[in-house]
Amino acid sequence: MSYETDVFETLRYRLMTNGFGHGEKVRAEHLRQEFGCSASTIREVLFRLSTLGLVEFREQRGFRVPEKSRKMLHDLTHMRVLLEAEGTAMSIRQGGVAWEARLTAAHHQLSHLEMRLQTASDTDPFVDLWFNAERQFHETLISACGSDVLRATHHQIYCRFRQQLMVEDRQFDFISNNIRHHQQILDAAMSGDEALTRQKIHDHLARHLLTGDALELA
Amino acid sequence: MSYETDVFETLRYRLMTNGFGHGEKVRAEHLRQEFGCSASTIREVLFRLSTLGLVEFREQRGFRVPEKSRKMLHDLTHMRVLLEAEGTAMSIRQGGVAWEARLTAAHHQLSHLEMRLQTASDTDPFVDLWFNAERQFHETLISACGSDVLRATHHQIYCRFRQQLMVEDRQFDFISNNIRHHQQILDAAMSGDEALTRQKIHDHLARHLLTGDALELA
DNA sequence: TTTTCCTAGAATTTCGAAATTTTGCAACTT
DNA sequence: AAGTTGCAAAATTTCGAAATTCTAGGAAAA
Repeated sequence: MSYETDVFETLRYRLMTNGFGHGEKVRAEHLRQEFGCSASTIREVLFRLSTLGLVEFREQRGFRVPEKSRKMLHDLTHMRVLLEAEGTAMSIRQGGVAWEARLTAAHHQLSHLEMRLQTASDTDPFVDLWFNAERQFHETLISACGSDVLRATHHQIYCRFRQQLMVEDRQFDFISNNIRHHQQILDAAMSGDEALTRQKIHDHLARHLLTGDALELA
Repeated sequence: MSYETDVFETLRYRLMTNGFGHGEKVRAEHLRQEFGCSASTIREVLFRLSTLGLVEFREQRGFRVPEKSRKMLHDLTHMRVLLEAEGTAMSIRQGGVAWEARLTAAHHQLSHLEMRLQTASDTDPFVDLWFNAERQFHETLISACGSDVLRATHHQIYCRFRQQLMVEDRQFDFISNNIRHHQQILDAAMSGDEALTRQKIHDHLARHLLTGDALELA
């Protein structure tokens, strides 16, 4: 693994998990010092991240973290629903027992964490664990879809979705709803009911969607 | 527009339109000479293209054009159908008269070219024109969907789809079917029938999809 | 007071070359 | 003949600095 790949992964993770504020400028010069490498290396990495939409590039004005916007979160959510619903339906058709086992395992892990979160007084130590378990569950849903293109596209969208949420969603006041949602998705998937599974995936993410007037104005 | 952006666009276009062979190595050093710039500039551009999937990057082994594969074309086509069907349905709901006008115009232009292609003895002068008109038509379909994320994602997938086709699809022996398909998509869209439009978009692209055993083995 | 202009400092873009790694090819061994 | 080893050429990766462009803030003008 080259140093550049290292920097890329480090920055990608940081951009997805609160390491920068929305709209903040990402100064190549500062990062160069922090990582102790040359300007070109940082620049390459930032360009790659901009192709993924995790930072925005403007000619002669460097890179900055995208602003948070209700509309952007809506669009990303809509795309997640589209990709996850389709990918999961394909997994149901083609995944077989191996996929069902993986999905059950991923749900068990997530469910365990969510239970503990409900009773924990300090949620901080769980934040990273929960984010990873949630991602793992949703990736497992589509893991047997058979299309690398779909999986890679979903991954891109998911990163930007996470980035849009960042801070505010860390209070976990939504957790009891989430537990129910995840359970319903699992049940629907295991029963082999494609239409129901699609519906449950939509319901789970619906709180990030705009409706009616709010969407018109966005 | 910076020089780098120039190089990026030039190479992206070349990768989509036959400028390199499948699996061919893309030598940064050669491109550096051709474009008369430094190695870093080329490297940055190739990294950005790799994030889009138009070239593959392997540690210490440079960049190469992805191999052509029936399975990859299938996956990309499947994604196109998913995105275009959804985007067009959204356009039907939200696009209004302005969208219908744009779509009619795009279809007219494409249709005109396709007619001439049918009777032309030498199709070469039309190749670029037709590719652009076809892209324009499909982009117009989703142009009123209201989601930048969907449009950008579709654009990425479309570029890779084009790249997979490259050479062989330039004989235009499929053109009379295509004329019918495009007309049917237009008619369905203008009639406001979402389900029918989705179906026609699927049918149009179906010749690139694998079925049954071929898919299992891929 | 508000606006415009200017300048010093900071950030960016691009470059060319040094350091490292791979690759092609010939000589050598089995 | 087939496979291995070693060397030279070519390609890649990383660097540090020069050239260019932006930005903030004070001075001058309206």
